[in-house]
Amino acid sequence: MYSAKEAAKITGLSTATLRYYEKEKLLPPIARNSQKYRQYTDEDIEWIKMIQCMRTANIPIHSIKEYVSLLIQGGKTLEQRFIMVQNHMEDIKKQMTNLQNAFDLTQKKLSFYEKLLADSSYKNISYKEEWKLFNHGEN
Amino acid sequence: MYSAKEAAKITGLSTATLRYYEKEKLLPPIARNSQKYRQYTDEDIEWIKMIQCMRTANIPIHSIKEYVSLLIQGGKTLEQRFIMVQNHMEDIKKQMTNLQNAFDLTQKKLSFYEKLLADSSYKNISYKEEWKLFNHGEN
DNA sequence: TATTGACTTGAAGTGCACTTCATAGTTTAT
DNA sequence: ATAAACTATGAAGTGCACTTCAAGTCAATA
Repeated sequence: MYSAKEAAKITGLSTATLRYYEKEKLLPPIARNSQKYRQYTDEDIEWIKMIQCMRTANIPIHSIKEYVSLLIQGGKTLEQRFIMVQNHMEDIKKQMTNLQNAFDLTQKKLSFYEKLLADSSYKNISYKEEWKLFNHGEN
Repeated sequence: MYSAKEAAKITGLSTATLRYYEKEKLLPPIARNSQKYRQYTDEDIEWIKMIQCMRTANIPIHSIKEYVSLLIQGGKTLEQRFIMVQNHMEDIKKQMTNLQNAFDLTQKKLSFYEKLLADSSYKNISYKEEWKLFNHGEN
């Protein structure tokens, strides 16, 4: 059992975010002690980590909420959830492709800059010349 | 030379976003015709595509703005820009790792769901049982 | 006994990246 | 000549994901 502060420390989220997630029903209701303080279980912590993973995959709060709502309804929603997760997967793949493209361009830019930095004759190049060189040169 | 609408169509951004980017100085001032209408050149389009690429890598507007400001100042800012791009690269790599983790978990979830769907004895499983099975089972 | 500190709540506030709105000017088609 | 189609501007609005605030409860400590 973990206090709000401990759960926050373990997950790296703020206590406010944890409460927000609970209010938005991304988490099941968290157990309370006699003072009405939240007591996070290990399973809650695992659940939170799943939510975090979904968030780092940029799945919006409302989708996570929908998924969690189905999850809590148990086995009869398995098929619906399967389809949702398939869609999430498609989305993640798209993001990976986009990031890969950004990676490639950034790599290209880095080696371009290295080349220019190695040659002092470029140190006063105008941005328009540089831009042409970058776009039309065979880097 | 492309009109606002054409530039929007080519890039997939809205004309409003294009104006917003120009106002925020992510783009150099776009040339105008006699009617004060914007006339985007091929180089402008390329520039916009670079911005888009940075945005899909989740580089915030203010960082792009800073980078563009240095770019426009020409060759004397090469070193500063080199460092900026290196930092962007680090950030992109971090995002790729996170996405990869989300991908792996999603994959695991998909095969877990496939297994449950194939066995009708799971069709009334409670979410707590399912959750334990997912977290402790060797999938 | 009073204050400190961890927690509670609902409500309001924040920052980002656009998006929409209200108003107006210019050219082309009916 | 009037409407449709495109553009312009600044200002206000939107949606998302939190974050901060104000006010209060409770238990332990100085």
